[in-house]
Amino acid sequence: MIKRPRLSESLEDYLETILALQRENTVARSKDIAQRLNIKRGSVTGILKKLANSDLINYEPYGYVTLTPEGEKRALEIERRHVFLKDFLYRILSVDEETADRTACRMEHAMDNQVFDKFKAFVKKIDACPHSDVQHDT
Amino acid sequence: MIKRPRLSESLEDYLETILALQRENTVARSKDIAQRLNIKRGSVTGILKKLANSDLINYEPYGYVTLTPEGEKRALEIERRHVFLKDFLYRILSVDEETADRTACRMEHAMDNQVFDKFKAFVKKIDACPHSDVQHDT
DNA sequence: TTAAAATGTTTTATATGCCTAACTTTTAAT
DNA sequence: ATTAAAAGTTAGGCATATAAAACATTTTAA
Repeated sequence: MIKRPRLSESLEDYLETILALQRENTVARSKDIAQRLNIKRGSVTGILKKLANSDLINYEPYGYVTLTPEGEKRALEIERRHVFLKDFLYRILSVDEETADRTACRMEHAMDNQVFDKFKAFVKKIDACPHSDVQHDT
Repeated sequence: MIKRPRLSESLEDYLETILALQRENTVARSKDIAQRLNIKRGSVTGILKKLANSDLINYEPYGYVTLTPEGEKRALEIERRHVFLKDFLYRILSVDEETADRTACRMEHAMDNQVFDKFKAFVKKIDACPHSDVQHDT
C-alpha cells in the first residue's frame, strides 16, 4: 500500500500552478511558477526539489518541469475543487470574480473528497431547481 | 485609521479557543488551550505573548488569559463562520458531524465578510425553499 | 561566436509554529 | 508552613516557507 501523505497548502498550490503552466506551455518553467505564485525565483528551486523527491514532478536542474502521473493526479484533484468552488462562489453566491477566485484558492485545500462530492451533488440539485429564486440575485 | 492585519489561521484558532474557554470558565488557562488545540503547553506561551502584543488578549505571566474587546470581536467573527459552516456541511450537505466540524475548522479561515454574508443569505433562501428537495438526502 | 540578458541555483537569513526538556512559579494537601 | 503536584515559562531545536543577493548556466542577439 503506497501512502499519499497530505500535501501542505503551499505544495498543492505549486502542483496546481505547474499543471496550468503545463497546459499552456507543455512544460513549466521556474520563472513562471515564481511569477504566478508571487514568490521569488530562488524560493522555487527548493520546492521543486522537494516535489521531485516525492515523485510528484520530473525535475532536472536547469531543465523544464513536468508533472509525474501521481503529481498530475494530485494537481487535477486540486484544480477540480478550485474550478468548482469558484463557480459556486461566482455563479451561485454572486461573489465578484476576483474574490471568487481568491477565495476558491484558499477553500480548495480545506475539503476532502467526501465533502467535495456532496457539495458538488448539492450544486447540481440547485441548478436543476430553476423554479426557485435561489440563484442570480445580489 | 487603525489597521487590522490579517491573522494567521493558527492565531485565529487560538482566539477561537480562548473565546470558548472564556465562555466555559470565565478565563482561559494555558493548559486548556494546549489541550484543545492539541499542542504542548510550552508552545502556548509564545503565542500568548504574540497575541498580547497585538492587543488581542490580556496576558500576564502566570496569570489568566482573557480577550480584549478587539480580540473578542475577532474571535466572534471566526466563531460565527465556524458555526455557520458546520451547519451548512452537516445539515445541508449531510456530511457527518465530525467531518463537518473538522472541515468548518479549516474553511472558516478562507472567507472574508463579503463572501460569508452572501453565503449566509444563500442558505437562508435554501431554508425558505422547503418545496425543493435540495436538502436532507444522502 | 561571443557578450549581454534571462533564467536558474545556492547560500544566508528571517518568520512561523511547533517540540522537548529543564526550570520556575503557583496551588493544594497535609 | 512545608512540600509535592500542577501549571506555566524558557531555552534550544527542527521543519516549512519565504526573501535577498551572489553566483552559474543557458539563451539570445549582434
